Amino acid sequence: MSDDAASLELLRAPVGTHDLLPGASDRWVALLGLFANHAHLYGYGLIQTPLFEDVRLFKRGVGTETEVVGKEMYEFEDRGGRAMALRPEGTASVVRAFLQARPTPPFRAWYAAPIFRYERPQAGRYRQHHQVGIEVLGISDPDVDVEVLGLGIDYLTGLGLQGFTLRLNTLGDSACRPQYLEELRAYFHDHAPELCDEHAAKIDRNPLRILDCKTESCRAVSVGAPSMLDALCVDCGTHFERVKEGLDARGIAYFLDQRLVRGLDYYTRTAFEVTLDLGDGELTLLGGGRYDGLVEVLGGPSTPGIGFGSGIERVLLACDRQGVFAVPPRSPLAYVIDTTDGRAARDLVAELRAGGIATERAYGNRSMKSQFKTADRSGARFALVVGERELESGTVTIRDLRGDGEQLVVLRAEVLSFLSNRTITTPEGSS
RNA sequence: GUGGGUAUAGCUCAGCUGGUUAGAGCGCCUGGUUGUGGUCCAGGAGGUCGCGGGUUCGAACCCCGUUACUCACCCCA
Repeated sequence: MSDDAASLELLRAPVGTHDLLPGASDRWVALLGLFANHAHLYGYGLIQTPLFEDVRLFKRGVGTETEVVGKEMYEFEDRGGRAMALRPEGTASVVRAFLQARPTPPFRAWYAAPIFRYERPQAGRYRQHHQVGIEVLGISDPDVDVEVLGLGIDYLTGLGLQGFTLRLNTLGDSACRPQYLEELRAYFHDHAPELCDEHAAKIDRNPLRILDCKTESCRAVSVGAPSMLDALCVDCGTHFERVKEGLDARGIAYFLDQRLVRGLDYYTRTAFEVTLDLGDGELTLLGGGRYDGLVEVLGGPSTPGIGFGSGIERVLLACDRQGVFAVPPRSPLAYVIDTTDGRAARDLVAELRAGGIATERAYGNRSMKSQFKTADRSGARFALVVGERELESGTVTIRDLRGDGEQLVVLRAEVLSFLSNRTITTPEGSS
């Protein structure tokens, strides 16, 4: 394996990663803008945390037993010998930043960030994917659960998505969950022979997982398993009731799913997912929940928290399937064609851009015909022609590329004002 | 980590039971129109047939390996 030109091999983006190219990225910009608007409506400010963190943050916060941290984390040692990891989820970093800066709670933040998990890629699943999400720290009031859910639903609805399902569950807290887990273990031990091989081994370590298993055998056993709802302590019970009431009041439909178990250890009480049935499978668009113990686990004062993350790639995949959230390509208003020596184009383009007119041009003395071709392909509304005749008369020929080729000659000095007026009076869109 | 499918031009693909100069559509460039795009016509550029090895007189095609892409499982966004 040499690196010289003789054996020059094209390098590709790493497995499970993708480039986001100009054009396709317009949709991302629009999506981020939409999410930012919703976040602002609900009182959230943008937070950015490092792409990588001390690996202990995730091991401690998310849990070593979890698939995400135990098997899928990108870990590396930096040049100073420190154990680091690319973030495999968004919440731990936000909590760490909160503890480092110590703002007065409540603390509300939204983010848009790349997430890294070392797993086999497939449709809607990548080694680097991107999530938008929010976190609220310092409020235990169940009404905030409803607000968090509301923001998530508003966002998805705002994109134009329809027919998704909000799955809701409660996982109890430190007062009632341990006892429930014991009951569950006891129950599964009694039915161990009926479970699938994989889960028979998991009874002690993570009995909740079994509730989520899709195999026939586990499913059958799960039906008769004790329910978390029956085991909730009084506080968790009233909290959950108030959350449901709030959702009803907001007119947000939900589906109680007692088998809903989140993959990260820190969740307490409210847990939720928004899924979309694609016909040939189900796609999780958004997931999250309450994590009232996480701040303490990371060494901070007892502070409740709740949040969600939503995968951008998946959400856009869902939009594709539903033929929704199509973002028209952005094109310039003007395209300058110069068949003289290019100086006129150079100066005109600069003037128009300074005047706020999106403008492109051709380079390198190509024929007028070919410059018109590129002008057309750029999607520009107007072609501005500067040739010998225009130079001599101090004019610019303006051709409407979107109509039937209407053309007029304006004074060079009036081009900017002509186009400025058109920006206001002409309806947008060029597709 | 496990299993399936695929790999031929910039893109989407064809290429019969192995047969010699590897094709189409779209895109790109040039010309038809020495000042005009979006339509039409003509021409042109562009390919180590993923990579390595094997079988054969002969391999894009068959066999083995390998890499990548892709889909599914696990898990998740």
